[in-house]
Amino acid sequence: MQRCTLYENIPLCIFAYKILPSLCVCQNIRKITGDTGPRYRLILSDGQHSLSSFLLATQLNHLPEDNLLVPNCVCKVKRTITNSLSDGRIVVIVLDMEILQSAEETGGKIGNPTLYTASPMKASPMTASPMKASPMKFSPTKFSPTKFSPTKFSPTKFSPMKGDSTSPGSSTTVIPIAHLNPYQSKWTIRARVTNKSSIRTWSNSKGEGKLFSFETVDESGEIKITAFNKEVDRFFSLVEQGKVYYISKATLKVANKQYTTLKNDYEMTLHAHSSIVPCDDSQGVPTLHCDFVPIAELENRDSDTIIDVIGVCTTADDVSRITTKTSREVSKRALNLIDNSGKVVAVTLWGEEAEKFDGSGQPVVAVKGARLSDFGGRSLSALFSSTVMVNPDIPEAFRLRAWYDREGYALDSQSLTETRSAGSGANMNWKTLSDIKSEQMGHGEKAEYFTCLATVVYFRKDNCLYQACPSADCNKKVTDQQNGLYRCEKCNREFPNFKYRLILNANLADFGDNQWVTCFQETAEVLLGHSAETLGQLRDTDEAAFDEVFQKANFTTHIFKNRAKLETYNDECRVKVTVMEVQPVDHREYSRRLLSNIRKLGI
DNA sequence: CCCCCCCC
Repeated sequence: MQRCTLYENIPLCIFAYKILPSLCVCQNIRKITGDTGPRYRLILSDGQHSLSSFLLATQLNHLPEDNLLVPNCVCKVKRTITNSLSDGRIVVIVLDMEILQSAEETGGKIGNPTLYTASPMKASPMTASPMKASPMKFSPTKFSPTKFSPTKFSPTKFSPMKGDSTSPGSSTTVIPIAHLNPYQSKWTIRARVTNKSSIRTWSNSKGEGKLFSFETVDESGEIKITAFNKEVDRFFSLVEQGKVYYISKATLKVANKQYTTLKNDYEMTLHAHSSIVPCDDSQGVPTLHCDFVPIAELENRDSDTIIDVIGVCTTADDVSRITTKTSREVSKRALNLIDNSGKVVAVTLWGEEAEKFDGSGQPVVAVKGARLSDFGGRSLSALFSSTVMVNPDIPEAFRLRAWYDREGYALDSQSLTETRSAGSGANMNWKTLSDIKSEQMGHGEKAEYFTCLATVVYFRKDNCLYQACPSADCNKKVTDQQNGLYRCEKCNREFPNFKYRLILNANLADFGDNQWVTCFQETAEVLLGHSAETLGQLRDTDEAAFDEVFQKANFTTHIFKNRAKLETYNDECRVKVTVMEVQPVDHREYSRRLLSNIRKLGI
């Protein structure tokens, strides 16, 4: 019978030395009820030996609870931490594991492992590594080796951490942030503060207090750290944005992903014995890394994405207080940033950041993690998680300073953020055609104005032209006297001539509905691309050419600014929509509107 | 133990 060797054979005792990932069989699993909820104790086997010292980390409780981790399944143990108990026994906490084959697939007990008795902790790495054991063997019918292709591990790669002599006043090891977990106690991280909050207070049913938090980063990852009450007093002034610290003895808990964008399953809470010591040697600790998006490029990005931006602050609003929807008062201040793409964007700062901002001298401002919004076209808003830097010490800032002082200041720049004074951005009142009915637009006392993106699907060509009074301010229809004269009732005069004017009914459609609209002279001329006069002449002389104008204009897409008003006509009420303005749509506006509509519909 | 991301 063909036999296959799975992976490297790794005796279970080597878990103590973190030689991972490792394949094993779950031989048994038992639920333990503790004060903090259920825990699962595992007996794992490598096919030859079994060990009962495994405890599943609580974040993996779903594995047994979903019946994935069950006796006889094969799993890959990826990350563990070994704790020794006071009586000398050890507990190996499994922090990360993957189920490779279900119990059904393995079809029952694998191998005939014997209980491993020697304490793994008593074995030294030196004696453990040359330890030989026969390869783990399974019948190929029971186990498909193609399901995974384990990489050869190099023993040095997984060797235990070397102590760091630079850590202050203790023998604790400096470990990477990525290796932090709640199941170990003696550790120190060396990390840079990338974002520090101000002190906030809270008061709720559970009590009240104050807190501040900061985010830290090292070469392996990032983690959020929070200080409450007494720890606020101890650490608030010590912790400075951008500086590097040794941090140890804090409580790790599972991070609530709802409230953080940091890439870490855990977060840290400082307590009475926590220590934060400044580290003068910050070599190797990454500084805040930004991926600055050129301001002009923001037009092409989706709103609600988080981006980094840098620009010269040309102008800044005065700080103002606003009241939020939830009746909270908050300070805000908008800045205008320009970069060498020649475009300007508004960035709103909030709270203390808004109050303290000093825009004098047109500083370079960088914001890491600002949220792109479609307000006024495109604008940015700082979040609590954003980092605002004034004149940051980075090459991009120096380049921008030089560019602005040399030429940028003189630029006739264009803003992506349309303000109310500069344009009609705030008065656009974007709607879809189906909104006209569903929102009963125009049903109120006053006419309602709205903007939509729509395509002409039909022109009512007949009777779209009429002969109007030729006097300058009168557009009244004239009567052809059939004697070469045209009579205007309004002016009470007869003229030897008339002018053509347009009243064009068109049917507009968007993805959800269609709507009859009326275009008077100017808007109809824009839609058809010809003056009323030309169209009148064409109709009288070359009907085919006249038709072609409509053919060409049909199925064109524009931005329509409209007026909606309920009208009563022959006892019948209906909303009349008049086109006030027709604007061309470029592909950017087009896709922006489409995206907005899609979001609105929740597609 | 907080967890607010806002306004025109």
